[in-house]
Amino acid sequence: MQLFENQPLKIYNSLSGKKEVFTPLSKGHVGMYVCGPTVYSNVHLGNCRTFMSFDMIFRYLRHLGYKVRYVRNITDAGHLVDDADDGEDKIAKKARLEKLEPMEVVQRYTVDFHNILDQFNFLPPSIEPTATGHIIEQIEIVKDILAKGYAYEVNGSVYFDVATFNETNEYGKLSGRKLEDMVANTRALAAQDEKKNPQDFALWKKAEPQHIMRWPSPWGDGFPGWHLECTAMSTKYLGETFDIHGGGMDLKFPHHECEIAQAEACYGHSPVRYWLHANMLTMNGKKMAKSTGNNILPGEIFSGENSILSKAFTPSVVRFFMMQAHYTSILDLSNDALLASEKGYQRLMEALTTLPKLTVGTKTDFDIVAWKQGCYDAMNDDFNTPILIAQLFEAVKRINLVKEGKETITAADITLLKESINAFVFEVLGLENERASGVDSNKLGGVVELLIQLRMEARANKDFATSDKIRDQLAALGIQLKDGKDGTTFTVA
RNA sequence: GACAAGGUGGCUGAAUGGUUAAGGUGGCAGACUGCAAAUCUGUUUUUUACAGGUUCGAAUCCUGUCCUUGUCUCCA
Repeated sequence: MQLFENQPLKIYNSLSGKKEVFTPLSKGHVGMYVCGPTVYSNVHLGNCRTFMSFDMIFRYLRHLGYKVRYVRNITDAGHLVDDADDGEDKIAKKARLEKLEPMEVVQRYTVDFHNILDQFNFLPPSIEPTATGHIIEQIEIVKDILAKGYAYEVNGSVYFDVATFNETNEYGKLSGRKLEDMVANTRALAAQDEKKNPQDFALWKKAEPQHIMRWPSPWGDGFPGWHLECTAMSTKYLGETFDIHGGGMDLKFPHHECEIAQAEACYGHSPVRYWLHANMLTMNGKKMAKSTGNNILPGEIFSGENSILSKAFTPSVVRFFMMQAHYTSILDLSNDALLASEKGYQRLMEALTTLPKLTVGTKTDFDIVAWKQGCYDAMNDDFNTPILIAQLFEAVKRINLVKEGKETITAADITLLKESINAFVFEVLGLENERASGVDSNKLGGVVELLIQLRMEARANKDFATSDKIRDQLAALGIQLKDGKDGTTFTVA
């Protein structure tokens, strides 16, 4: 019996605007697709938040016992810069600026992307397909849509005919838009002459002679439109209908709307059963943008080399910070917020270290089974990680009360509590105990222990000048001594 | 301008009709300490942007105003 059989999960579906009971298409299996990054620059911190939300969701589904096929693509071609640029590929443009081959750019930033996600302790997706690796599949879809009358070819490019599609289907149902409104509000762009209507979007674009990334097709040399790859790859690996499609809120329109249109045109039915959208990350109350300088890279947070934060923060602290907000809420990053999260994270980890060392009692003053279910209830309610963390701190408080001798806990309950906390902290939230990789075994540890010994002797002799000198000089080196009832410990900053 | 999501304490952030509005952090007090720091415990602050309305009862529903973020053109 798997956990999911008695832990009913509810998910907020962006398509219906309601929380719905999650029932996968095929029992015990979940297909999940998440729109991955366009690898033309360093991965954006806001980007990381979205992927982290789905990493957590992936983790929890697995924890519940589902076999999950998680597909997250790499967009390495296909995004147009804008129409005025005659459809120059975003990747190709960057390549020209840096005098690099397009695939060299792709390689560089794919490596950066994986490197950052690895530091954040992401689980790798089951499949990480690339757009350029699925050109044939994309061409097949274009042919199919053309054959079904929902697209038209103009001068080597193929466009999706939104107006025709809207006669039989509902274009805009995901983002709450109506085609008539869009028609009324669309600005007329010069280069859109080819299209029948401004709302039509490209399925295939003709490549101009100078365009580097190009592939042969029935309509001449060109490259795929940017909504197409997700339809091609999700269908190929998850089927014409699959359970979960995720992405950032900003992709709702037009990207996900177009995905729905493409799939409905092609297969005659809606492709996705549960649409999930993660919300944005702001910084100091404003949107993050390179142009305004209100921007920070993940690596700059880890190294502390930035002009926005007062110190460096570890990936786990940033992860904990993000997990303290619900994935559908806008989250604001600031120095104060990170400092607060760091403190809380450390307190949680401290309690985890304390737990196995607790004195065993004959009874437990707290209902661990009910507490554990409280953790599941939080997660089952649309992955409510802030409530889960609040619940974890309830356990922290109990652990500390036992430590202080104010409450007791049995050996069996220590084991149960430890297993439960570890499952939620490490397996589901994906945090890492950075303190665990201590310095005890290395030479520095031995040296500090010696100094602690000398300081203890000095204090016993009431030679506080010497004891304070040891304490303060070590502090200046970033080694903090902590005097407790049972002796002195230390941490290295 | 249109559409979407929001506006909760010093900061961060849960709770969508029902007893004292969760948790983290900060402040304050106590314990510990030679003194600090660290740690632990207790405690404190908001009446939920603003103005109306519905209801026995609203942060939660409705109307209007102001503001923020997103989308409408590449973007998580």
